[in-house]
Order: sequence, then C-alpha cells, then structure tokens
Amino acid sequence: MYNYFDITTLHTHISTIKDFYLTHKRLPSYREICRLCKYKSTRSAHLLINKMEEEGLVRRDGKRIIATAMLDALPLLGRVQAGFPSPANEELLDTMTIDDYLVPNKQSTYILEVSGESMIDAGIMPGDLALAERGKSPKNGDVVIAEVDGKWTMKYFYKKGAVVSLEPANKKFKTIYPKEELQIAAVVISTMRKY
Amino acid sequence: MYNYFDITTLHTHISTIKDFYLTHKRLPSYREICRLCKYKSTRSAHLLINKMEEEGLVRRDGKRIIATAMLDALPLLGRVQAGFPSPANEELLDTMTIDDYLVPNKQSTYILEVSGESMIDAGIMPGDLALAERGKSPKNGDVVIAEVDGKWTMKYFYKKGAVVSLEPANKKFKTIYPKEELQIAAVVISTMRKY
DNA sequence: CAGTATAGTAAACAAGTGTTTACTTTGTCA
DNA sequence: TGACAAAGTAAACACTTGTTTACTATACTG
Repeated sequence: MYNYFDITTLHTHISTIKDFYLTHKRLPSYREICRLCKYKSTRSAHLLINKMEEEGLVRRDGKRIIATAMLDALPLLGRVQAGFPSPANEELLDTMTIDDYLVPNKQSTYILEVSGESMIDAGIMPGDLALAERGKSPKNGDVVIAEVDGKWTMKYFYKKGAVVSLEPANKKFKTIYPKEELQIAAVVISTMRKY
Repeated sequence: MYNYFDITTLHTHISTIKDFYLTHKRLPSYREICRLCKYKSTRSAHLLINKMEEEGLVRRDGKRIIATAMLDALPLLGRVQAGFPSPANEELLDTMTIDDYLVPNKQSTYILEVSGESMIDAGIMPGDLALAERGKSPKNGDVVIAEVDGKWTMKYFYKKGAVVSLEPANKKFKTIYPKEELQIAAVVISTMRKY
C-alpha cells in the first residue's frame, strides 16, 4: 500500500478546491477541477475527490458531491487562558462549523438583538445577538425570552413547585414573579457578539 | 400582470425545498422538485426556481442553482430588551447567516476556547468560543490574543505612543506592560457561547 | 535492478442536468 | 361572459455530469 500523492501538492489542490467552494458556494465539477489543478483527465479529479471523501471533507449523495461540515469549517485551536498562560500552540484539535454548532434546529430558531443590561452578569451584553429556539420547554437556569403581562423580557427561568420566577443577571434589576400572563416564547440556546 | 401562484402553496413549496436543502445540504434537481412538489413537468420546477430567484433565495451560476445566504438564513427579529419591555412582535426585519456574519474572512480565522476569567467584564466568560483573525493589526480597545514573554493571553489592546498595554476586563487582574517579546497572534472579531 | 502499486491521460459511456417549445388547463379581471 | 395572463403538461433539446475502461508514466519497495 503506497501513497504517491505528494502530501503538499495534495493539500494545495484541496485548498484550491476549498477556495473555489468558499467563493462560489458550490463545489467545482470534475472538468473545473481539471482546470483548477491542471489535470488533463477527469479521472485525476475523480481520484482527488476520492481522497477528499476518505478524509471526510466531502461526501457523495448519489452521484453528486457535497461539501461536508469539515470543508468550510474553521480550525479549532486549543484553549487560550484569558489571564493565565496556556499551551495554545496552533495544534489543530478539531474543526467545526459555527452554524451547525450554534443552531441544532434551524427551522425553529430565530435571532434577536439584545438591548438593556439586565443579563450583563451572565455575559449577555446589549447589542449581542441571541439565538432563541421556539417550542422548547425551559429548564431551571435557562435563559428565556418571555412575555410577562404583555411585555417581552430576557431572563433566567426558575421554577420551584408551582412558582415561576424570572431572574435577571444584574443586581440592579428585580426578580419578576409573573402573576397571570406568562408566555415563554423561546429558550436562548446561544449568544454571539461581533466586534 | 397577475400572479397566479397561490401564495400559501408557493411558500409550502419553498419551505419543502428549504427542508430538502437543510437535510441534504444541497438543492434538489428539477426532477426531484417535481417529486417533492408533485409537479408532472420540469417546467413547473423551472418556474418555481425562477420565483425563488426573483425573491433572492437562490441564484444561478451558469446553469447551476445555488442557495443564497437567504435560504439557510435565520429570521432576525426585533430587539428584546433584556430588562425592559419592547415591541418584539415577530416582525421579520431581516435575515442572515451566522457564518457570514461572524466570519468575514474564513481563511484567516480560527476558533479558540476561552478559559479563565480575566475578560469577564467584557462579557467573555470561560468556555466561550472566540473567533480570532490572524494578521489583522489591532486598534485601541480591540480584544487580542497575544504572546507576552512566551505566554498566551487574551486582553484588551491599548497603545499610547510607543507604550503598549494589555488590559484585562476584570479588576482582580493586573494590566500587562509587555517588555520585550510581544506578539499579537490575532484580533478577536467575535465571540459565541452555547448553552 | 525488477516488481508493483499509484497517478495521470485519453476516450467513451450512460445518466442526469437545466432549458425550451408547443400546447392545455386554470385562474383573474373587466 | 370573454379576453388574457399565468401555471402546468409533455416531449424533446443540447449539454454537463460523474464514472469507467484501457493504457502509459511515475514513484516507491525489496
């Protein structure tokens, strides 16, 4: 069992295809791969894609070739201790797609912008975007989007027996004990912030 | 100019295609659309795709049909005041893809996990994921990943004249004034957190 | 060196692609 | 109702797709 693919030119070809995928938002056809990688036969493209399939970068649906999460994933590096030193050498630990990581259920998730400072101690700042999933039943400690007495808020959800409380993550704000109209619109499953 | 497309069945068809796209990670072919939408002619699929192209859900690259950002985008709702009431009726303001929003430059961006609490007042908590872009020159106030005296840290970057300071967002930590070896590895362009 | 597995070339293949044309059906509006 | 635009059907179109076969060139191994 040999492997004649020069590993550096192989990776050059792969990142060429990656580039194509990122700019065109689709994978190149075999003929286009030939043009990109300067192959003269589609068979070479075929073999290349086989290699990429082996590495999990690509997968086949019938005769179609589909980019897997790995192809447009970002490299996940080690931890960076915010304050302490850490061995964050650029060892690639794993890869991931942000979309798939943050949103398991695209159909029932929506984005909303946070304003106000009531959740600031939970690291949710005004301007942050929150991903909220509809139709999820909240557990204790979940951050929820709730409608209390006709008003929308984002708070921690707690339930002790029959008593529901909506607690802010900011001492300047008061815990809400909804009386009648409590509607949990969604559970916050993730937050993000752009600088 | 009439528009005979019954708007509800049109949206049914579109979300059928959306479903297909989300599960298969590719758009269906015209024949597959026929099967999905119970058309008997590929022409109907053609017309449907035309409609979707008009709405910007899809675009054409030569004869190929490509899903635009809008197709797998999440609905962006209004603001939810975290602490104050707000008119967050589910008015769809705009749509967006998380990936494209958070990562403008995929090739030079990587992910790292935050540990430690030195940036906690900036809303960056341990366990958060930070997206860091290489080769960007930091501006005052940027959060950067830096190597100081052989150790990696995440801090605010400030420069006054020739004096560079790396400031934590936590009063329990001290500002670092790097002496010799300061290496800015990357600038943090966004952060995210999953619950 | 010889032996052999891999990579690349060339050409042909069947199958699937999106598009188009001509025609029928359906729906809307004056 | 009649006129007309849109949507759907059927069939054919040119073209691209990924795959395969047979062969040559290359590179590694013992």
